[in-house]
Amino acid sequence: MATISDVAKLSGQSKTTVSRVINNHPYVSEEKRELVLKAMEELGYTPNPTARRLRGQLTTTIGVIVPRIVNPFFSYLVNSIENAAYQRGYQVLIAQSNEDKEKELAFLNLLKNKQVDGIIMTSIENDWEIIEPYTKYGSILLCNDYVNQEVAPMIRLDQTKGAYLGIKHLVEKGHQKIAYCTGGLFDAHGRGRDRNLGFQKAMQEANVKINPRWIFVDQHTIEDGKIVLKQILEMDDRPTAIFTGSDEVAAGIIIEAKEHSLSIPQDLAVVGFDDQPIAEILDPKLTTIRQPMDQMGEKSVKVMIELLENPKMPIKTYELPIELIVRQST
Amino acid sequence: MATISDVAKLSGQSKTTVSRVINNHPYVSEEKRELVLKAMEELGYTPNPTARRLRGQLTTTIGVIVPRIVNPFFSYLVNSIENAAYQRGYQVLIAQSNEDKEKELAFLNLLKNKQVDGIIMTSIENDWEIIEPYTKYGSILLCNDYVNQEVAPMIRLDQTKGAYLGIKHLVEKGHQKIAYCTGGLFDAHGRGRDRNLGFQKAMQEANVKINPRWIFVDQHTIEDGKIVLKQILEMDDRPTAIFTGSDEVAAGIIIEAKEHSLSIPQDLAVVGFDDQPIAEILDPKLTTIRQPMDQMGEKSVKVMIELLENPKMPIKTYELPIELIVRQST
DNA sequence: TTGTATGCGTTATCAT
DNA sequence: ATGATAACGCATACAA
Repeated sequence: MATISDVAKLSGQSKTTVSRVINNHPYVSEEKRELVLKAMEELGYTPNPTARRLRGQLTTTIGVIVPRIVNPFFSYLVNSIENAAYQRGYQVLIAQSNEDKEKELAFLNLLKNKQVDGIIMTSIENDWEIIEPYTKYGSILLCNDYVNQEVAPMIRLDQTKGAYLGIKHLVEKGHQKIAYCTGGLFDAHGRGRDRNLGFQKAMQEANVKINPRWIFVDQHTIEDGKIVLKQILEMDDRPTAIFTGSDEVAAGIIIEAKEHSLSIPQDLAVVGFDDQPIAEILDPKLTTIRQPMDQMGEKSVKVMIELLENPKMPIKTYELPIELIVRQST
Repeated sequence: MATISDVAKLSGQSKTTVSRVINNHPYVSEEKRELVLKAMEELGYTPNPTARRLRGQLTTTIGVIVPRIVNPFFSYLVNSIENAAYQRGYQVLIAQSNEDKEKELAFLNLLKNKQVDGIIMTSIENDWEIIEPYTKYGSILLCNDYVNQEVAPMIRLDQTKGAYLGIKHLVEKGHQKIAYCTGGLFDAHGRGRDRNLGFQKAMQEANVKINPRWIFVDQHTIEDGKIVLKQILEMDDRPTAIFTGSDEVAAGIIIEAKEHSLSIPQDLAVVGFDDQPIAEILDPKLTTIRQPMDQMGEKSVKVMIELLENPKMPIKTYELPIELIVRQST
């Protein structure tokens, strides 16, 4: 690899002048600039990012933490982040937390070591108090997941509204016996809290009572969905509709329903969440809440880069639209 | 961030001694080692990878190039690579080529700049002659995709056998009119070549003629699959079975078939490729060729790290098992 | 066994 | 407008 010294030697200039040309500094004559440019061309010179990094420059690398890349929601999110970053000359370092607090912290350390300029967290496993100290080493942006104070820039969706729209849709379809799945616990704190609120609000407005037996917590996968349906089948008093926390859980429910010759939506109406590709693959096609992954990724990168260029930018929260997509499962 | 100098100062030793302790060098007295260790602990010291990198050390970062991360085949592959790498203390830098030659090269440049120790290519867009020069800057390993000489370590599957198994299965089910989809072109070179061979071999063995009208090239997505089915419907002489290059194309075919009230497998038997999660979600469930993504990722990382530790290791090709999974679509 | 000095490639500081 | 030099944090050749 050619270095700046090689360019300096070949062009007959000093390293400083070469550096000035590279970084578009003023005070370099057109004549010498040409000389340097020509030498760079000739040697196929590219600045060594490692050396720049050591000098405290930006790394033009953004880290992204996802819980699991095989979850389509996150792979689509990463996709849009990677594309947006590449367009702006940034690279993307990816890590899966596997929902593991320790792994999350291990990755945040990259910030400390200036391996990445900033990190986009798409899920947050540790309490914010644990994560906060890392913000002094670089920018942290929350995308999708969030905390309840404005401590970091956030790109988020109105999850409360998402759940509200889904439940309201079921009520309008005439359902009164509505089950509810969440990826979190059904409590006032922690994951899924906002969706729970939307659920409660819609139920209240419709004057229908929440049946605690029809609340399923900690549901994530297709397999989980299948089990949920089996549990419902064993009930004397069954719900006529179910709102799920993800398209995958909904998929499990629909697949298992078919095994038991249950008709959807006649016997059970199903609403998903995310609008992943499987929503259109399922038969019947899935009514779901669309989360605009593309917009989220794009926006996250945009805000992250603004933040890197101007670290004392005021912390803001950006909310993106969320919408109900009605298909055949309701 | 604490530096090696801070540790040296606090422990009252020289930077060299500290460095020796960090790197587990011999010739450092137990007494001083303790001292250094204590200071490191106290300062929460971690070596700065950037500085190490600049010194020409390994970066403990592996790059992975995938064509598209949203393709489940690749997201599962990346998943296993990331997990295997993390276990061994390596980070994973991800890039999508989007099947773009230029973007692929841009990413290979990371090798030149010692941003990554090695790159795992899961698809190869440029000709090998273009890529080859980069091997002198770091290790390149081919996983999934491959070239036809032993120019780099390869982790691959016997694609010929995969296609052969699928076609043979259809023949055994009594089919004679078999259509064939490929992601590449149906020629002797380039992508999909090996699968084409397996297809031809199986057809020949069964003494059934290949109908060129039933060959669909450059098929990748669910949307492509839908179009394929529409094209088949317009034919006077329709195939009774179809072998596809991916579960996604198969999914498109099955979904579209349903729209036209075609029964699967009665009216059309369908074989996929990959054994992605949708294979089990589709109704009917998809008969497909299983590619062991987990094993591929794991093995790739293992070989890559061996290679980094011993760069003059002989170049070898590792072939992993591929198998037919029979479900309901045939 | 330990320490001093040097260099990796870059950019910032300070002269000129 | 240009250049010499120091510094970023680390590991190593060499000296002691």
